[in-house]
Amino acid sequence: MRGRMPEREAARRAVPVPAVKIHNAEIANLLNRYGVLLEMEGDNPFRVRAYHNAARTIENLPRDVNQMLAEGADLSELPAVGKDLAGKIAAICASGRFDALEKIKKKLPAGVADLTEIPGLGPKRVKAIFKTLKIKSLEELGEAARAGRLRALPRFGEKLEKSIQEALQHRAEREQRWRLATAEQVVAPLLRHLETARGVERVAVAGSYRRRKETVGDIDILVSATDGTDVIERFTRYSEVDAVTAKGETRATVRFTSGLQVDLRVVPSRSYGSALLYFTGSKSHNIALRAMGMKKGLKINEYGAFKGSRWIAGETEADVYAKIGLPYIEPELRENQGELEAARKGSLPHLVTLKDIKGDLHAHTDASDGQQGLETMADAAQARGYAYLAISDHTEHVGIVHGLDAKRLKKQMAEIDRLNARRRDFRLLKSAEVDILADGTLAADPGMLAELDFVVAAIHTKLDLDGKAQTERLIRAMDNPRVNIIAHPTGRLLGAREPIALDMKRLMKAAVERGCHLEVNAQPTRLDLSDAHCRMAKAMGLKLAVSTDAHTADTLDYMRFGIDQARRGWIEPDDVVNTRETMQLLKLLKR
DNA sequence: GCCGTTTTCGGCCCGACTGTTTTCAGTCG
Repeated sequence: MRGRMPEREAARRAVPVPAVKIHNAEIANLLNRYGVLLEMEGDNPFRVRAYHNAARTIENLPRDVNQMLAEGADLSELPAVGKDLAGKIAAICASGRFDALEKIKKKLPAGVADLTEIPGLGPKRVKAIFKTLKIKSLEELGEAARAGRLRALPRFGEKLEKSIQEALQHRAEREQRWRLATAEQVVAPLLRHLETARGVERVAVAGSYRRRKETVGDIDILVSATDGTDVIERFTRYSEVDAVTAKGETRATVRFTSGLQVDLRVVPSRSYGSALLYFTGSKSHNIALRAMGMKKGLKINEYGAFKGSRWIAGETEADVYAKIGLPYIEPELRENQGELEAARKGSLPHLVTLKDIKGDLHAHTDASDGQQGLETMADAAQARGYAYLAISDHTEHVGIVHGLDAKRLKKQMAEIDRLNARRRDFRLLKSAEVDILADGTLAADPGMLAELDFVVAAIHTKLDLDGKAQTERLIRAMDNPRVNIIAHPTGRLLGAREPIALDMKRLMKAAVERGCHLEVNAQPTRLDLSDAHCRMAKAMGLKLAVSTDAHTADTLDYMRFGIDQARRGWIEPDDVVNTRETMQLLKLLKR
């Protein structure tokens, strides 16, 4: 669960003006809690669902709700948000509190809603626990489970009580999200293990992994097989499995020793496409899709598209989309963020692919903090079919690496010339990653920069300036006509460091005005810009550089993670500067 | 509470699995 508004703090506030603005995730959390409490109250289940649906919309919104309101946007135009909830959300933003939730909390303490975070505990069981045992927090739940008091409740038993105890113990790791690249390392050998099971036809990973989200919470594996018994057996006996949480004839759930949860589903061949669609999600995309199907008199589920009881499609995802009258929608777009409408109108983007990339614009060598020399990096880039690779070692002033001074950079440029002379259809480009100082000036000799093909500039220090100062710092850097690309603009490290405070819209506008570009850094720990930022850039006509920031030859392969991210941001080949051939690229970068 | 190319009223996804039961309620995705 993400950053939650501390309840007590909200309640303590006397003045209805929030000291700190309330973020999308917190608004979603308030709506979700209210939904849970409503359900415990026995309210209309569809009303309950409406709150959860709206919460999901807000949580996945690429834009900040406060900003939308400030710009006069009508929230009721958002999916699953109607007039009533638009008003409630606006009130939450204005006051920092949700009055309806405060009211219901008098009957049901809000902490009770947290209990539903435990797998196996839904509103019904939590209500029973609260009403009978007066338990209203996870701590109290743990005590009761240890004391064996839960099993006395109707339809509670020893096993459920034990699983609650275990869930409480594993809570921390279960909430962890896994970087996509990390998940890939776990998934690849598992897929090989499953593929050899008897009766298996196809194996695929679905879920957010297939949608290429930057982090995934669990892994969903789909198998089509003539008989699921063997593959499920093999799955639950896999060496990394720590616990089997569910096991049936067509699905199983396990937890790996690493804490990663993996779900496996087995379907017959003719349902492979519909099941892949179903389990790839997002949930929100699926709900909207099924609603469109219903309007055409179709029922869509994981086994296919049905007219009455007659199966009419399901072998491929494209077949199912076609029955709803839609073209195929790429998994990266399936977030119910306008892709269904675009599909209906025939205006889906033609997403950039790895094949469109002609070169990499950010790489290091052992001259600074990379691990290999120019020639090895050039060979690796050429082996990947690239026309160019920009060498952008750090210049001096970055304390953590031994950056290049003017003399060493000059030497590197001469060596690049020598190497280029020996290569056909490939060129090493001369660049540098220059540090942007706190006042926005560059930590490099201007004469030195003039000799480069282009300059990458980035922030590495003073990450804690406020939003205004940070934005102006970057704009000031771009005022320097030598600067072409801002690398890893927000400086975030997934799961480790928050992005710097930044007015991204203002930054992007300034970049467009100056003929600068922002980077989508493909390092799996960065993926910076984010998908939402990519989409913002596209809307503003800002072209992006998708670069690996590789410090070794092997990690030039990280390009695909950058491409994944760009695709999630609706980016097309023309939106990416390094889809250009060498001469066009240099022309485009020229300011 | 949301939504509208069958509808401004009357719908709203539904199948699999578990645990606790002797036939199913609750939860999950």
